[in-house]
Amino acid sequence: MKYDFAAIEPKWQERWEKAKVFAAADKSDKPKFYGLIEFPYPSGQGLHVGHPRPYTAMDIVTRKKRMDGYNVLFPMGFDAFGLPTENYAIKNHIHPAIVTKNNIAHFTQQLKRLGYGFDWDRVVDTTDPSYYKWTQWIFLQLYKKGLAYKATMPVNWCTSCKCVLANEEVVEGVCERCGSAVIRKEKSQWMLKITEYAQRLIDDLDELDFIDRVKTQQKNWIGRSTGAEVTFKATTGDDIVVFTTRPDTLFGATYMVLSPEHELVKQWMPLLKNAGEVREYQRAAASKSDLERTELNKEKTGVRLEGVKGVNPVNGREIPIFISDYVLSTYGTGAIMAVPAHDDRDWEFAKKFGCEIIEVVSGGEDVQKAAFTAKDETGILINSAFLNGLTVKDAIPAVTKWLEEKGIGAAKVNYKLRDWVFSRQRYWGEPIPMVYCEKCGWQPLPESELPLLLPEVESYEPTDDGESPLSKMTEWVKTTCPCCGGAARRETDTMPQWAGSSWYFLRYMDPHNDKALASREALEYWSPVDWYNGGMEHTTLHLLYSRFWHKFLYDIGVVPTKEPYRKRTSHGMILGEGGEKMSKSRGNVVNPDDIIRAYGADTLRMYIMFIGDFEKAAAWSDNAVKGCKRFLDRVWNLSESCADGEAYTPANESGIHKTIKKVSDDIEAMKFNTAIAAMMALVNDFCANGCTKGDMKTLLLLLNPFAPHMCEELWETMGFAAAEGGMVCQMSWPVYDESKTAASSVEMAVQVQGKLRGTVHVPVDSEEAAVVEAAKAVDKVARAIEGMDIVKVIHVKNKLVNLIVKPAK
RNA sequence: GCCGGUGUGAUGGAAUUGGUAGACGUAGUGGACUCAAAAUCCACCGCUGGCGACAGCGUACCGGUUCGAGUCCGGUCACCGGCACCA
Repeated sequence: MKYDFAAIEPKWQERWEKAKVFAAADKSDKPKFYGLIEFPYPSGQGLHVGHPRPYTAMDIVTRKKRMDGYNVLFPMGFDAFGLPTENYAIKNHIHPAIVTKNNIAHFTQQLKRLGYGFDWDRVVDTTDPSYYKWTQWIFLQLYKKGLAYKATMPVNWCTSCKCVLANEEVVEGVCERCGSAVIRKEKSQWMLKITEYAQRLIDDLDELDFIDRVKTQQKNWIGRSTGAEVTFKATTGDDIVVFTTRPDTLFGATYMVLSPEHELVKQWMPLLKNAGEVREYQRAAASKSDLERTELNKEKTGVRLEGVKGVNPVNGREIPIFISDYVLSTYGTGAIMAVPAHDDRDWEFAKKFGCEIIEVVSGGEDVQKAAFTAKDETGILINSAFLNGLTVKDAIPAVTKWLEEKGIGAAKVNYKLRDWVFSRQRYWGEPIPMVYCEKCGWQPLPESELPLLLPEVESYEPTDDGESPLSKMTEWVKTTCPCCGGAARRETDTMPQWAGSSWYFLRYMDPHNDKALASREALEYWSPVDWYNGGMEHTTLHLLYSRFWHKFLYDIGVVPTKEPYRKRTSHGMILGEGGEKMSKSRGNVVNPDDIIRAYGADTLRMYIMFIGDFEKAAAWSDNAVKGCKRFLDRVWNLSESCADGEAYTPANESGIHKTIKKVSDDIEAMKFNTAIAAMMALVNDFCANGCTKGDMKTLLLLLNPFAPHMCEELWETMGFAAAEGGMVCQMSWPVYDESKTAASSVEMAVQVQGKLRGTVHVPVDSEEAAVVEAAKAVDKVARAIEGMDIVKVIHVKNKLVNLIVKPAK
């Protein structure tokens, strides 16, 4: 019989679905395992070969877990709100809801063709009102706890998407989605106070089994720095609070810098002799794009405030105050004390504007030539009164204590993390359930009115005035105040795409619940996600956002765990043939449907796992796909030529035990490529030594998570299904006998003076003397030690023997 | 600039705690089968020298530790990723 994958694959997909073999049980005596992959955005292009990499990996893991006796939850869903769908809808005049429905149908069909063991009864769709009802509900809880607030501030504005962006969505000064310029726009926006959770988001990483680069990237992004806030006086009598990580250098502060947007600058404007110049600088700074502002090696600019001075609280010295855009209004207090002798940026600015440079930490080069910034124990404080003689390390707590006693400063921690800008001026998102009343201000919609449905509109084009398309829906916007019953209007911005994905993994636990986002029992049973695999690109977006939401839900008693995910791993990208990124314009996009048609889903699954190190990027190769198909063909042929008998072929036995061990360990470690290599090597042995049905039976169990369709078919045709009373995916994972993983004899390396001179075959665990005897009998060894005395022997059991010799006297 | 990572044949990549470098797969070469091709099967496949047995060299580069280094240590170079005027 031919390996007719085109007939076999749909047949088993249908049988699995009918028998619901992959359904997760709500209650079970088995231990639970929740494996999760990031749900896709159902784009119009359909599945891309990048998708199957993480999906197949987790499918293998969960299929093995089922065979290990776990009650497995392996769900799938669709993150369907978002700009591309909306843009497609605008272009083709189809409602986004219809586009979404069609795309989900297409994705579902493609995913089923790959044979994934998803529990299809638990599919979630973030655009379904019965789902986004709970997204809105969570927003209301955030609002009630003061973690959602509306603020007017300069925000990132994508000129092409005509929409605000979160900090996390701006990459190198441009929009991460479309690559267009991002400018600052003063807008009133809903914000989420993720900064309140900054410390816990860092601290709790310690307990998690996340790959290190995820942890460091999140820590990096949150950007914790410790220091002190110090209050300087201005000659006007106003307080100027600055943040510094180097309070030890306070005596070296020779000027101050405020951000151009600083409140005090506005206040002082009438006093300033150069107010015109100052206003001009503020205007110029405001109109700069993010790209211009962050440009490297940019020369420092700024304006001195004529008429106001600052006073250094440690020595009473009057020092000049500048405004400059190198001080950011959104970090710290928006004001700094400048210590040019010990900070590169301040040094550069001081040189340009002729400010005084006073050395207060000795141990570096001439501070007039370059700043000395070492923060370790090499520097000793000078010119600093009571701090003189201390190391930097000791001076920081000393001066902080002093500041606290004097009441002019205190220890302070700052984070680079900013609050999350949560409104989008677009149509295809969750409506924000808030109402504005002239009398009562912003009021939350009563929970009983959820979901607040997205209204049908004529046009969902974004507008240049920065208003959402929903704002044109006069009838929908007009409402009554939930508080006083008077006339009011609805919020017309929608939530960002990240909203729905911030809690979707909870919904899988109890997807049809209409009383709560999920029942307490389901949450208790399934939490946390045991293993979550996803892309590195989501580390500081989805992964951070969802940890934040989860911690909030934990705080209000909705979820039972502090953290949503116990373990996080990440896959590398699939590149086009030749190593370039796959893209339509390069014409190197591989469509999984084509591969399935030509070679079958099992071959695609094998190849995508064999392609290379799972964590690293890998280039597609059509030829290498064929290698995997050949392997499956050989297995198929073996099933027809193997001998009867349940017992292992003696020549294969130790190889089988070794392979069970290798494949079991490698799946757990996500080393799918070497697991497959081990099975290939075993099959090569079967071909060389011949094999029995018993040999094949174990191979099918091992191979099943990787190539499930073929294994089911052979399991049945070889009679195992009838004998064992079930499909191969319902069987137990094979066990190995450690004592049988070693063969009876081993090949050992023989070295002379550390140089390889030959090998010897000896019984396992041979004693040193026996090995040395055997080694001396090897021709090349004998020649190498001729006329020499063996002075030392290094013997590593079953591995090698190294003879150290010197000339005989 | 700061933080993290990587560097192995023509090629994707393997190599427990330092212990036979190149598993497994591609591509290539030779052969079998075939009228022929495809498919399949067998053999070879790091570099240099030699007809040969064999010898020497080899994991980015330089040095060190060790009986023994792809693996550990010090230095250099190259590439990739993250953060970046964050005080």
